[in-house]
Amino acid sequence: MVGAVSVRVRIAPSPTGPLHIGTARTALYNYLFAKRVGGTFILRLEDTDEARSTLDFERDILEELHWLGIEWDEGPEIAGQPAKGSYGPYRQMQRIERHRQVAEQFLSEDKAYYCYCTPELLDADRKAQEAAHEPPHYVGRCAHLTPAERAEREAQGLKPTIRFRVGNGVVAFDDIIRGHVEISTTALGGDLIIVRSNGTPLYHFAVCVDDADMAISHIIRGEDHLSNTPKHILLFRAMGADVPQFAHLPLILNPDRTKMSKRKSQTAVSDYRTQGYIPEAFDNFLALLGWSSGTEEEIFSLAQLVDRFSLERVHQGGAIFDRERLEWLNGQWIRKLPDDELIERVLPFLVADLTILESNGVSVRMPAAEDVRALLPMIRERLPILSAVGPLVDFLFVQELRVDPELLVPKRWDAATTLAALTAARRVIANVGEVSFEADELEGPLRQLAEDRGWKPGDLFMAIRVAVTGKTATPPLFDTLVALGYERTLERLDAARALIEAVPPG
RNA sequence: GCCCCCAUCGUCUAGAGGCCUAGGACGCCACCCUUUCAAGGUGGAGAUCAGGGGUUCGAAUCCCCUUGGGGGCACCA
Repeated sequence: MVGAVSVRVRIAPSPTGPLHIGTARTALYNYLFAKRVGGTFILRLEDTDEARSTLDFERDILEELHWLGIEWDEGPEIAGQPAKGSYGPYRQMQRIERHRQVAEQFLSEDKAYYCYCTPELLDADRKAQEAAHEPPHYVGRCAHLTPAERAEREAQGLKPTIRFRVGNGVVAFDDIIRGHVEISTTALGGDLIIVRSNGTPLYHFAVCVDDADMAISHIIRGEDHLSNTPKHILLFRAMGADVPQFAHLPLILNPDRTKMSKRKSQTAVSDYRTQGYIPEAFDNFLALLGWSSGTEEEIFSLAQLVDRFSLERVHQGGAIFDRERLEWLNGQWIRKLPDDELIERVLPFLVADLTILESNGVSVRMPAAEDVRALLPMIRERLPILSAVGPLVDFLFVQELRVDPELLVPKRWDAATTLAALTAARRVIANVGEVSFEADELEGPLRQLAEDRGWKPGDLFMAIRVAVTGKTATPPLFDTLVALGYERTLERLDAARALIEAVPPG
């Protein structure tokens, strides 16, 4: 690859909200790129927005990145764990002195100047420009103040911002994904504020200082920053720093093709986790949103992605977040999980489901890992998401099953037939006995019963199914009966018969 | 308004001038398997490659224009 220059990339989330899908995808691509070429992946926390940053959001971001398997080589101290890496600090709040220092230097080199324009004045400028159909820009009122003029404004008590001179000309760069891009400085909105009147740095400035200090070699980020890139390049140049390579990723879109937003889509990674999506599938899905291997394979583990990823194969067009596809991938990955893994991951979802039933007054037995292990063959193919486990098998853990009498009678049958069938089935099952109570032992006699009586096996089985589960869609019946156990199967059959008898035949 | 980016089935995409009467996957439909639900298998519908001009013997692929979509233009990040 490059050889002399080591690859250093970063993800710089700001803890003003939970980890966003878009940030996760950007993090993943940075991670994959770094790991692919043996580079360094850095986490930097942009926590300068004190009003909106919270520790909870920070924790969410860190936890979800970890959940996705995206581990950083360098990053800040966290919960007692020391910082990693020698380019720190990795929290922007702790870098403010450095930002101020660079701003001072810009001032001394006349690359920046103090601006005393008030927000009200700037607002009026913008309004006037809008009325004149001009693009909004800073008019340069304070660009060349004399010392006397400055002193006068200081005397009025005006607190200045610091503005960076963008100059005239065209800024060009070669984006790894977009190719050659040229933007005129006139499109930048005039000299930009890099330090607020309260002394804190602004985003565009802080990022560039930090990226330069951390020797970031490649900036891989969302396309929404493409238009801002010239500002950053100018800032890098002004610092005398190497300008990194840029790679602008296509946006992840809402179904209406606008930039994915909380308003129109579910954007928090943690929400997907709590709904039972698994990280293997999520990484796979995220990777495929904007990148493809060029082969017809599409199931990739994180390690396989590291192996195949390249920025050159990232697309240019935005991609709609397609939940159906994510769900399909999730099912694929759930089917691939080793038994112990699946048990460990699915158990909490089952417990959560039963806890809800319990809080609604249903008496339940809480399952243990071994309970789930026995159910694995019957649920594995039926879980698009982990949270689907409850509806699938919760009836096994409730003490008193409530059955809807309407469901009890198969479509082609009447109540009398159903009652007769359940009575006969009970007898057949009782005859099989507790010792031989296994799927293979049950199927033959019950099929025989259907044949003897001229019933379709499906109808008989459906009547039994509803009687013992309360549902019309369940895992295979005989496995279900075995999971339920001899005693409870008979009890539920009896309860169902009683229920039919209590309801007027119709 | 100005600047920038983008444009192949509903969706994610393959495609880097002839292999394309455009391939795969999700979703959808049908059939098979089948006790229900899944999973799996087979098949099908679905894109005149946004439109129009070029370049070329030949264009989804290169160029231009148009249209459409998106993003950016803050003392937000």
